[in-house]
Amino acid sequence: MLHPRTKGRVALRQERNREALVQAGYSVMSEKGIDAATMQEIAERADVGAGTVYSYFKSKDELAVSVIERVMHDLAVRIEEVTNTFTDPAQVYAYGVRAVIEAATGDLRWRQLLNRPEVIAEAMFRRHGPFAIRDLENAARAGRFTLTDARLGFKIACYAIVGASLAIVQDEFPPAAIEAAVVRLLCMAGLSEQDAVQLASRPRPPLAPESLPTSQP
Amino acid sequence: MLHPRTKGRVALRQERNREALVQAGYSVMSEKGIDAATMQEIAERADVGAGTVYSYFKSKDELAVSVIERVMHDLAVRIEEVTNTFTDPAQVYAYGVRAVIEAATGDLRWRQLLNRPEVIAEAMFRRHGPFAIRDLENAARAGRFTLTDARLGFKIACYAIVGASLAIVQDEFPPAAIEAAVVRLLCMAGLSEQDAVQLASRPRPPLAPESLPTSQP
DNA sequence: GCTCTATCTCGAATATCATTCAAGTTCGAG
DNA sequence: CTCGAACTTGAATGATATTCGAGATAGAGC
Repeated sequence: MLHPRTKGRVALRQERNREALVQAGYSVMSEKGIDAATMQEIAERADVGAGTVYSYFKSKDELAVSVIERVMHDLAVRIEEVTNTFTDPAQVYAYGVRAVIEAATGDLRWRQLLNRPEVIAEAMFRRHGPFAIRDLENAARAGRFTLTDARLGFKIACYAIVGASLAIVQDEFPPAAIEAAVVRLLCMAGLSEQDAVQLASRPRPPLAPESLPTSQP
Repeated sequence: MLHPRTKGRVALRQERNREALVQAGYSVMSEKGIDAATMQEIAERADVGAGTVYSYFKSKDELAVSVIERVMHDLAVRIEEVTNTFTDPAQVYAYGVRAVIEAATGDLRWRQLLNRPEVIAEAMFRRHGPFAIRDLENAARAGRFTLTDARLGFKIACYAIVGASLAIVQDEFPPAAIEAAVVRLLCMAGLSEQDAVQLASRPRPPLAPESLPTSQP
């Protein structure tokens, strides 16, 4: 141990590889869709052998989950940055719901990922849950919302959000339906129609830009 | 045209084949799950060649959609049979929502199908939609519900129902959560918490038994 | 009743990947 | 510098959805 390195070359390379694989996975999957993405191409873009992927992820599905969790985590952090100055917990929740639907319907790269509703919804639940459930509970405590089981409420909301996003992306509803969907989700949390409409239409500060690197040009 | 048959032997065989394929698809898919079901086995159970399946369905996915639509249709009809004597449209909707979640979580065969949330939710929307949207609109007109876009509301509800069912099937929530989920969905339609709780806990007449034939014993 | 063709059915052959694994390579402790 | 453990590699494997040419069938016309 001449130079007391905290990490050896192996550990460093492994970190780089894992990161490169998640990036490459995002790149390919958001370009072609999760099913059409091949492990071969992902491995190539990450510049590792095809078999190496399997020392990092047990299966293609596990890689997809990691990719989507990364995207969700990034979004959750950006939402938290904006809303941590809000005082009304109901407004925090409303902002979050809307931000997710807008991200899912606005960004071409997200659309490809939507075709795994279960994966998306579960990743959303895991990554946004800690914040969203806290907000739901705070709002309930403050008498703004009436729901009693915030976890169940948010679980349902995650699937509902994916469903609404899919429907809008597939042009079954116009983008303007986003607001109506937010209203329904606020009602689900236990707000009156009137309060929900009012809350959903409030002006909102913008979200910071996506921080995940873009696929190559 | 000696015996004026409305349908020739070919047409009859085709009807039988299509039907047999949907039955066989249901049989295998509900036994092993949609992904693990092979076209080979489905073709065998339907007693047709493997390639023949493709003269009836463009792809495995299209077959899965037909299978699930069949199941949904059957359930929708049975729900309608019970609720067409109800007078409160909100109660009709509540009954339907609960019946679907109970079917999805109670029947082992349904569980295997849940792993295609998008397919399930879309089939639910198409088959139950005509009834459910009518009920939502009636209830809204009667001042029971406050939602303004029943189609959007039910689209969201379908995904929410699948999400809740999945969570219960996977033991993230106890079966008792069904009632709480129904309450949330009623709130989403625009009922107050109090009314929703009251409506969800009313005694319900039983559903007729499943009319799809069981897989072989 | 017989023939002929358009149509349907068959299942072996194909194509496509996810995943595995035997062989080679790299790291770093001693 | 040496050696083994751990990591990489990419060609081989296996599974299976889908295709396709050959063979069977129905039924219209004679």
